[in-house]
Amino acid sequence: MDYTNCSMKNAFLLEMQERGYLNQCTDLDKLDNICNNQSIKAYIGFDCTASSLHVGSLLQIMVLKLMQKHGHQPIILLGGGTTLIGDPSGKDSTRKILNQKEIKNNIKNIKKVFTKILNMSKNKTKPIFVNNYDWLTKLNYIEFLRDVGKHFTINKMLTFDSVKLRLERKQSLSYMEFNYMILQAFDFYQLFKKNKCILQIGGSDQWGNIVSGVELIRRMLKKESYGLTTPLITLASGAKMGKTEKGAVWLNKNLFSSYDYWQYWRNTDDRDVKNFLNFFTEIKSDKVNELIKKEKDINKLKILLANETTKILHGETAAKKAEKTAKETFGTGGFGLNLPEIKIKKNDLIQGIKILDLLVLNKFMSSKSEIRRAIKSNALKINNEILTNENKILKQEDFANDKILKISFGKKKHYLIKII
RNA sequence: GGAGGGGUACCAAAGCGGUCAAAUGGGGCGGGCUGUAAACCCGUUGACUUCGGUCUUCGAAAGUUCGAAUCUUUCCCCCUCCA
Repeated sequence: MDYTNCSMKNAFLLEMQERGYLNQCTDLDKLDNICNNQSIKAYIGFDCTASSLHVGSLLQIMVLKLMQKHGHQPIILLGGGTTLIGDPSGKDSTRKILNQKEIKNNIKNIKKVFTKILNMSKNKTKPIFVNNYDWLTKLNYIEFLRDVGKHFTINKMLTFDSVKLRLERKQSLSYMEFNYMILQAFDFYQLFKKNKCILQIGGSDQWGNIVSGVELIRRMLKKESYGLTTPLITLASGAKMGKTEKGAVWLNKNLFSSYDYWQYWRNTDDRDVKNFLNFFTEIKSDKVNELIKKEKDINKLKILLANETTKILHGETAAKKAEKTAKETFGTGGFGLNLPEIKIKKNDLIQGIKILDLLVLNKFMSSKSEIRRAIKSNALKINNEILTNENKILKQEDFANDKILKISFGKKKHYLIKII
């Protein structure tokens, strides 16, 4: 649906629209009215299958942040209960089923990101964390079927994309997963009833699940609630954002450093810069337009993007540090101190240490063959000099006066080797 | 329950007794060009190696053979058709 020509009164929804966060809404006009007259509570559910969210979820989090800005209160549902089941939306196959302990641990770690990005100080807009484990696990099957299940028809459920696509592709869909949308609908019902949450937001693949919730609330409580989805972000290259299996861009610092995070944004495709500034920074939309128009050097905008996004997640200091490191590393060929480090003991150095061993041991690369290959293609550098000898033994004298060496693989991967 | 088809590396897909560590395409990584972008060109993409080789891998296990991804048996999983 196209909302670009809608005239909204409410500042929150207006900004949602300007930034391109709006995909579909169950009733935008009514929601607009409500938001204009009162602070609302809205919820977004997050999947807890991993110990961290990745950039794929960042848009949703930015939406929550925007809510806060406009005086609304976000509810964050960490789906301890639904993760036990697994959402079939957008998936070709049943995913690995986690046990409770793993999920609990994941929730703990995922929470950290929200406390960093969102405003935790204002009481009125402070995020509320809920876990559907608390209510879903208490359900009585027969009661649930009679009270909730009767409002769902299989006929309709079969028409939802999450189900339909699986069936069309002849991929099996377990009864367990089939129930997912009912549980999610019930979540909304629960939050509506207990927390006065009138709006559920989610990615466009959640539309079916969200609408089910709105309908369930209407049937069971005769009350109106709303659903809204954000668009699926597609990169200029056509790839999906953030989920590259190997190189997932995690939001938790221990899985993806602030420097790497900065670099991720710095390397944005030219064609995506404008969208990303709107999606992932707090720079006003008209300001973004102006910047895009006026700034001739797109790289400056990428740096701005990297700074802003890193600031939001890791804080201003980390952003500055990353920028400085990048400048030093790429600008002058020197080395920034924010680069990841490999530490070696002075004693080991006296005997000399094989570069091959050192790099594998420190996970700079995953195998010796890989390093050999890299050396053959001139990809490894020590202090900017191409390393040609794969049997190189690192010794004290290699360090000259400094206690530090820079080792580089390609143009973008740099580590410091430090003597301790 | 019956009949047939199939499971090959990150993914897709060829190979159907030796020349297979396994064609080809995509993806990844590196080099060149450049702007830490895109496009394009080139290389590389199981591990270890004293660079001679060695070891492990084609759903799992056992077998036939000098030799198996390829043939046989059993088992597991997926798909199609029938009931």
